[in-house]
Amino acid sequence: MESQHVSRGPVPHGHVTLSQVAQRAGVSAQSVSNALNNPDRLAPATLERILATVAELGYEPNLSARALRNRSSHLIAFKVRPSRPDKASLLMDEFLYALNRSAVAAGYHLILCHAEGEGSTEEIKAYRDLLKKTPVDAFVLAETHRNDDRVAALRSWGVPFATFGRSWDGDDSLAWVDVDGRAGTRAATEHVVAQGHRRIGHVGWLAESEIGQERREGWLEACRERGLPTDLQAAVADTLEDGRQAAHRMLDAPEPATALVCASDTLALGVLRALHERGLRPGVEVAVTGFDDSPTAALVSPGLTTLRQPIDVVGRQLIQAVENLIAGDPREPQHVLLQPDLIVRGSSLPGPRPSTATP
Amino acid sequence: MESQHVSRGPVPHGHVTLSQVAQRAGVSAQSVSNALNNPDRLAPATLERILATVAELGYEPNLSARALRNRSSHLIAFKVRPSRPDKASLLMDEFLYALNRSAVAAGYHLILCHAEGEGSTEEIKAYRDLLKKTPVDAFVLAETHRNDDRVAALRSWGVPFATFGRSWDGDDSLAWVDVDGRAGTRAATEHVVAQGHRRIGHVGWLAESEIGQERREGWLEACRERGLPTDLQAAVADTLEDGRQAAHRMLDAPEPATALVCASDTLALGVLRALHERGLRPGVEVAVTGFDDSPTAALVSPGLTTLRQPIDVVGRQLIQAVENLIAGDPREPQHVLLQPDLIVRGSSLPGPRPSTATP
DNA sequence: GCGCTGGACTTTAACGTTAATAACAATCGC
DNA sequence: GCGATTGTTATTAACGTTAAAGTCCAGCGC
Repeated sequence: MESQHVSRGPVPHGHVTLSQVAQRAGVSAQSVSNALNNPDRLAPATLERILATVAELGYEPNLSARALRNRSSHLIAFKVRPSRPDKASLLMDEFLYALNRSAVAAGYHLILCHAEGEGSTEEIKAYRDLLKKTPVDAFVLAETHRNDDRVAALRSWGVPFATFGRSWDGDDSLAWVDVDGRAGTRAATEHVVAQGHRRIGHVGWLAESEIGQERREGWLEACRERGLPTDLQAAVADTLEDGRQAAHRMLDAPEPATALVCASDTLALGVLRALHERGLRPGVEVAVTGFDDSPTAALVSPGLTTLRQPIDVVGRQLIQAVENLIAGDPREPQHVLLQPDLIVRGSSLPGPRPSTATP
Repeated sequence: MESQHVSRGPVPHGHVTLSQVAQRAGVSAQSVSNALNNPDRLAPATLERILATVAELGYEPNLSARALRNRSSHLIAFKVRPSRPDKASLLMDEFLYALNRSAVAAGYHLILCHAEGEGSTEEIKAYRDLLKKTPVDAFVLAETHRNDDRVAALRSWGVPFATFGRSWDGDDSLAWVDVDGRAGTRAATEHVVAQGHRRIGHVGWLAESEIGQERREGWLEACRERGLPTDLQAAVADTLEDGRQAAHRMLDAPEPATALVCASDTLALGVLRALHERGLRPGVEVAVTGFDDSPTAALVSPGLTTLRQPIDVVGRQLIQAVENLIAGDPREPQHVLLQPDLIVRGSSLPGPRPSTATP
C-alpha cells in the first residue's frame, strides 16, 4: 500500500485548475479530467485519491475552457418577452422560475435572450447571434403558434430545443410540453353544470389563436355531450373590455346566460365587471370561470374560479426534454400534455359565501 | 496601391474564427483581434480591409475563448426568486425584462441564478459556485435589506455588483438604484388631500421593512406638514387579509378614516374588500391608494390609484452602474433615486365614474 | 553610414480543458 | 518465452482568443 508521501503537491490558492489538482494528487491532468468525466477509466484507488484531492481543493471545472474545448456551454437560452401590463397573469414569471430551477438542478444555467418588438424575425436574429458567439446547448421557446418561424430556424441550425406549447402543425418531431386547455375548459364547464347551470356561454379568444380554439372546444364538447345549447359564444381579443362587452351581449340574449366560462382571467374579470354593472352577484346569479390563476383571481371579491397550470412540472419536463435531445437520446422527442387544476372560488359557487375569497 | 489580389484567402463555412478572417484578409490573427479591440494600433488602410473582411464573413468573436483568455464572460448574473402567488405585483417580471434589455444593449447577457429557500446563505453559495465556474462580470441584486449578507459576500470577493434597492446601512461605497417610496407615498397622500380628505390612514408594512418605513414616512410627512392627525396607522404583513382587517379597524375608529394610503396594491385590495363588505364605495366614501401598479390595480372595479415604478429606467441605470464598475471607472459608485408616477384611478376619485376603470 | 526611435505588423505563449494517441505494465494464450 | 491483449496512466495537440514580446523597416539626427 502506498504510504503518506503520495498526493502532497502544493496547496494552490485562488482559482483551482485541473493541473493543480493533478500536481497535488501526483497524477496527470488528464487523469483528473477522467476522474470527473470518465471515472470508469481509472483504477479505483487512483479515482478515490483524485476525488479526495478535488474535494480538498474545492476544484470546480472552468466552464469557459470546457465550452471552448467541448463546444458546449451548459447554457440554455430563453427569450423573455415584455409583460403586458393589461394582462393579469404571472404565468411567465412563474414559468421562468420553474425552468431555471430545473435547469440548475440538471447542471445547466439559463441565459436570457432579448428581441425588440413582436415579430419572430428579430427573435430569430437574436438566437442566431447568440449561437454564433457561444455554444448554447439548447433553446426553450414559449408561446408557439402555427407555422412558427422560430421552430423552422432552430431546426435548420440543428440546435436542440423544446417548446412550451404543442406542435400546432402536427409535427411529431418536435419536443414539446403543454397544458391541456381543452380538458381544463371542459372541467370548468362541467363544474358549472354541477352547480345546476344549463345556459352556459363561452367568452373565448379570436379564432386565430390555437390555444383559444382548444379551450373553446373543451366547452363545446362538454355542452354537446349534455345536450346543452352552444349558441352563446364570443371570440374576442384578450382584454378586460372585450370580456365585459361579450358578457353584456350574452346577458342581453333572449335566453340569457347563467354561467360564463372564459378563456382567461382577464376576460373573466371583464365579465365580473359587467355583472357588477348590472347588479348581478357572481356565483349567485351568474357563475364565472377564468383561466391561469392569476394573482388577481385570488384577490378579487369574490374569488375567481380558474384553472391553474402545473407550471413547475412544465419547467421540469422541458429541461428533461432538452436534456434528452442534448444527449442525443435516440428515442423520439417527448410530447407531454399536462392537466390544469380547477381552483374553485366564489365566482362559481351559489352558496353562502364567507367574507374572504376561499374557504 | 495594392491591387485586387490582396484579401483573397478561402471563404470558410460554419463557425468563422479569427484566423480564418486573418487568412482571407492576408494578415495575422492578432491584427484582426486588434482591429476589433484596439483599432488605433493598425494603419487605417489595414483596419478598413480587415473590418470589411469581418463583415463579409460575418465573423463574431467566440465568447468562450474570450472568457477563457480575458477572464471575463460578458455575463451578468441575477437571481430570480419564486413569485409569491398571493402578491399582486408583476414588478420583478417587468424588472427582469428591463434589466435584460439594457444588458443586451450594452453587449452583455443575463445569466440566472437559483437558490432554494429564502435565506441568503443558499443564495451566496449559489453566487460563489457560479463565480468559481465562470468569470461572471457582475451581479445585480434585488430586494436588499439592512445588513445584507450578500452585499458583504460579493464585496469580499471583489466582484462588481449593483443593487436594486438603496444601501440601508448608509454605505456610500455601494452602487445602487432605487425608487423613492417616501416621495411616492407623499404624492398619494397629497393627492387624497387634494380630493378634500382630512382623515387619512396609512396601511403599511411591518417596522422591520426598510421599504415600508420609507413609505410610511412619506405619508407621515405629508400629514404633519398640513397639521393632519397621524393616529390611524397599521404595520402589518403584506397580505390582502391583513389589509382588510386594518381597514376595518380604521373604519371602526371613533373618528373613522375617509382615505387610506397603502404601502402596496395587495394591501389596498384588502382595503377595497373591507369597503365592499361595509357597502362603502371606493373613492366616493373612502379614497384608497396602493403602490406598484400591479395588473390587478387596473383590472379591479373601480381602478386602483397607485404608484408606478419607472422600472425600465431602473434596469438601465443598474446596467450603467455595473458597466462603470467593470470598466474600473474611478468615479465613486452611482446612487440613483428615481421618482414613481402616481396613476390616478377611480379608487381615489369621488366624481361620477365611467364604467371602465380609467378614462 | 550608424545607431536610434517609433510605427506596423507578426510570432509566441498562454488561458483550462479534453479527445486522440502513445507509453507502459501486467496478464494471457500457446 | 514471446507476441497479443488488456488495463491504466501520460503526453500531445487543439478549441479561439489576446497580452507580451519580437521582427522589420522607414525616417531621423549627427
